[in-house]
Amino acid sequence: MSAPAPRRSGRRPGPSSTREDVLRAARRRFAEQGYDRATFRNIAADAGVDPALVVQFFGTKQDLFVAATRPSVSLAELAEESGAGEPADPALGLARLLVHWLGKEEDRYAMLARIRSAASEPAAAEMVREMIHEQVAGFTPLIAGDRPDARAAMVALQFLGLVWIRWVVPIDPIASMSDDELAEWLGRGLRAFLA
Amino acid sequence: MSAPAPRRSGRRPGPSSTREDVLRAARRRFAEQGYDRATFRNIAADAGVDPALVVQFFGTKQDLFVAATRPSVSLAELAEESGAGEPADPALGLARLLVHWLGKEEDRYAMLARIRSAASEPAAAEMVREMIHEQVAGFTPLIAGDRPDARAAMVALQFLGLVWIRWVVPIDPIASMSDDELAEWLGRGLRAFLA
DNA sequence: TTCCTTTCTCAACGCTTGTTGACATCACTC
DNA sequence: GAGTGATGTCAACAAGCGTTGAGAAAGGAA
Repeated sequence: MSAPAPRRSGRRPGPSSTREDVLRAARRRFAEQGYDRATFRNIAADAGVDPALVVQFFGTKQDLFVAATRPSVSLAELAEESGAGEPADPALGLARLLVHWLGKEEDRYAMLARIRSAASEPAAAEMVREMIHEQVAGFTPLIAGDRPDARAAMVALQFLGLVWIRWVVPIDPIASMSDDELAEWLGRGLRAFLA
Repeated sequence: MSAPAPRRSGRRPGPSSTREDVLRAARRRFAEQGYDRATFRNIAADAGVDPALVVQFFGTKQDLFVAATRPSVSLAELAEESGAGEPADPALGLARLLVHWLGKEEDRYAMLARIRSAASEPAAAEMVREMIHEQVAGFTPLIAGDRPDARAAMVALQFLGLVWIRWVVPIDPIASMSDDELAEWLGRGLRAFLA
């Protein structure tokens, strides 16, 4: 048989998709294991690359984390794209939007990575806080009424709880539910806080 | 000035509260930094003790985690103790119970430790799952109606979300709210899922 | 007092981590 | 085709980790 891929040093022939490969691997590791347990070494191994190359491309671990967990679209963009401006039932509309957002693998991994990592890495916690403020801010019209700040926080609470119970500590039947059914249940919870 | 506590080897004179000191320190570190960043070394330092002593007392890190994050009371016990059997508003009653539970520092730290650690340590995630099943099981009468399993999961969702938004990624105004006001808001969310 | 057990410190181990510096190979421009 | 920069590997580092083993000091029973 031929030599088992001697893996010489130096640049590989042909075009390279390494940057994207590394970002994908990093996003996945951060999402599944959190900041500390995702290491340069296992990320690089997933991408079929030397750890040092990851450092050269993206800098420190913090830098890599930021680059890998940047969401591809904002909630507002997704809302426009899917057309639903202000449906008859705003709670169900928002629920569907959130579920649809988390349905996209890349964005879900980015979210999961940030939320999981926020449990132990303060910088990630700050990113989650900012993200919640930004994303929720785009939906202030929905959250009118008394104490809009508290209502917004209760919406965020349900979003974080959803991510936990569907992916971090999967609990049935929510963990195995279809997106459509999940949106119904979430909408039922959100309805208490949307005017 | 006197010698700066030369810290000789061997047993210290007088009675010892070291076991409890170590458990308290461990619970706090696990709660504030999660499983990986709470180390034998910083826990031992907090307790004013050598890391090796912690190992000798409690065994492996997993063992220490289990010992330090054991809740002192169950929800059911707390419910009996606080007298509220089945109030007129079951959602508000459960909300008050949960908030009251998390109001006790020792139990809150135990919960926080488990939940934070569940983000990266699978064994802790399993503990959270079991705990939710056990504690929620005691309240099945409240969760009657159609799809009791999904309703129970939605209650768990709000509980996890609450812990996150009040202590892990503190978001105002919920993070700085009084227990009473918080219970009102949480009750409003739970009401959608209790018959 | 003597002896055993418990409590406690110290020094070290093997391992993994993030990060670095030297160097090899390829693509591309002039 | 020479030179330059992007891409890639390898070996090593200092630091921190969980854990171990040997031994020191105190408490308690005989």
